[in-house]
Amino acid sequence: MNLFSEIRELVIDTLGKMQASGELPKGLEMSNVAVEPPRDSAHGDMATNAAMVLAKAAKMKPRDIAERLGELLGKDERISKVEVAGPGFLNLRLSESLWLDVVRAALDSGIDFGRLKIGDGKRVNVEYVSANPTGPLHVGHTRGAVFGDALASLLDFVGFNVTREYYINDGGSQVDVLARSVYLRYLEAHGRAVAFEDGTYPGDYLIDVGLALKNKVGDAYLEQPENVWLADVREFATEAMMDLIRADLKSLGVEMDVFYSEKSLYGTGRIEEALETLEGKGLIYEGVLDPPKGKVPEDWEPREQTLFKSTEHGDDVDRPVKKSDGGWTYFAPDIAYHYDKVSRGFDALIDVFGADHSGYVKRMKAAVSALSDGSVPLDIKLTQLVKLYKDGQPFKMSKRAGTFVTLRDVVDLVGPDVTRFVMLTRKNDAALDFDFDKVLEQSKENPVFYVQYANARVKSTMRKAAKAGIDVSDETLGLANLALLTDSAQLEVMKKISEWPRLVEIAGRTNEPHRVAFYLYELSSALHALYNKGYEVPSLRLLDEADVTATQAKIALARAVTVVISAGLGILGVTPAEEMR
RNA sequence: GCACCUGUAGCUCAGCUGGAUAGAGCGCUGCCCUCCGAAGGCAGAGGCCAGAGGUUCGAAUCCUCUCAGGUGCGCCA
Repeated sequence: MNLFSEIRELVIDTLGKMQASGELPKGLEMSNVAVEPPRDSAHGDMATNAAMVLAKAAKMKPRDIAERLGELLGKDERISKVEVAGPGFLNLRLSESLWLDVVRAALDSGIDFGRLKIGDGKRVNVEYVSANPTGPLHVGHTRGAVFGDALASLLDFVGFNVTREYYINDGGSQVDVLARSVYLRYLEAHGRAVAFEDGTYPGDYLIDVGLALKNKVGDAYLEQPENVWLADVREFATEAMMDLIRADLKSLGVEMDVFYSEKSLYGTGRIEEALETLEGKGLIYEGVLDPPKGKVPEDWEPREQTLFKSTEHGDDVDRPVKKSDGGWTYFAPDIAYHYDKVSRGFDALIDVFGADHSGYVKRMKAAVSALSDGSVPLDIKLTQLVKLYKDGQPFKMSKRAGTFVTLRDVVDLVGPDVTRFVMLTRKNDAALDFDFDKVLEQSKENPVFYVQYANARVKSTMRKAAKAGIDVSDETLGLANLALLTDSAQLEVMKKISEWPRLVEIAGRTNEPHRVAFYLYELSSALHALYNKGYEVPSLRLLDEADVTATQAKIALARAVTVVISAGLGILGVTPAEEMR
């Protein structure tokens, strides 16, 4: 149940009645009418801007509308107090039983509390990671993986039918480079001395692959020209890299539904088909692009290429789909891939890219817009850089030396839960500092710890209560007499819990899972405050063996908090802690 | 040169897709353990929301311009 939308419905209904009785003109636009928590809780539990939004169109004074609206709202049993404030705000105080209902609802629905249906079962494809299959995933990929995965879970939670997808870039020249690199390791495995020149991958992770290749083909590829072994080694190496990447993802708890191969688009007419579709819309032509303004590359010279008229769909310049030698650019299979996603019947597409791909956002959106005639929205979320720190010092890494920090390094060091939570404590489009020491710190400065601590505190108390012979099973707590909870700190916790469905809705609409992480921190804070108040006010302590009824009511509230924490952490892909060590 | 992202307390960051006196953590000042996990909590000080215009009942939020930082910019994916 979402209290806010419930009350908003009441407001809209009431406004409708005022229209029916002639107190308000008909045909007013209601979509801007909002019911929100006021910033200052002294203003009440909820506030609506209805009077101010409607005043102009109704040609009435906002305060007059507010007065009358308030009068009618006050008749509803859910509203205990109404107050017109400021320019025409209507502040509402809710009956306390409503908060109790929310707690009960949380206890009843458990981890599904807050689950919504706004997605209406629509099919959404979330594509993320999609790293080149040329090596292990590094930290940058980690953020994309965590973000994409949490976003997918969030969308599932709000009622979409979600497909998690990885696009394997196995069609370009970088997999040839990979194959040659593996071939060198293969030679090495045969005891040959090799040199890794520029244009090959020197990383240690290929040593095993070279060995495995030796075990598979023996000396069959020794002293052989490239055309004999390249295709086979490429396939062998790509498969090995995808195994590596799948294992990396698994260590983070990420599991894809679909791995889609770029290579599978070649030689099957798929690319041609996609481009013909664009051509049929008159969006493909032969032409010469203008040189970039300002800094012109030294070797720039005009060339005729096959171009996609992406400017028709919001791009800044038209984009090449064929190189001057007639081969496809990377963009062509990308178009075909997105065409395929559209053809598979998805209602909406989401791509998660690293920030270094920001230049492709417009052209990709243009392509999808053109291919689907604007019927399938594509949202592209960019994840910014992760800067690593250790002991407060930047952590250097060098891809050239093959010493970059991998996803596995991070997960091995701090664990998947911490990695995931920390990566989600920042907006996706803001850069993130990741300090190996701070994220493991056990203090409130560390949000992961703080939230886990709140959960563990409650769980610990529940264990203690059970030991004392008090029934704290979910069945019993569901029947607890919540009306006993009247302290302000307890009410604060209830209000925070009641915000959860609304928060989920906002996060889901904006595709911003980080909001969940911040909310969980606030919820935990309310719980900690209540817990600590027990030091000064003994009656607020969760556990009182002399008063079982009160204990069950207090623990029911605390339990509701852990339910929401579990639901939230579930979206983020983090395991709630039962105890701290 | 152009495009995208960012600019909020001394520091690190939230800020509900336009609402009332702009929030949190760290740091600083003072409190709270005979008591459920103090690994916490309470209170206080600290702001020209980068700057200038505009839109309207109302702007950190939307629009325009300027400044600063990051990223990217035809035969690499």
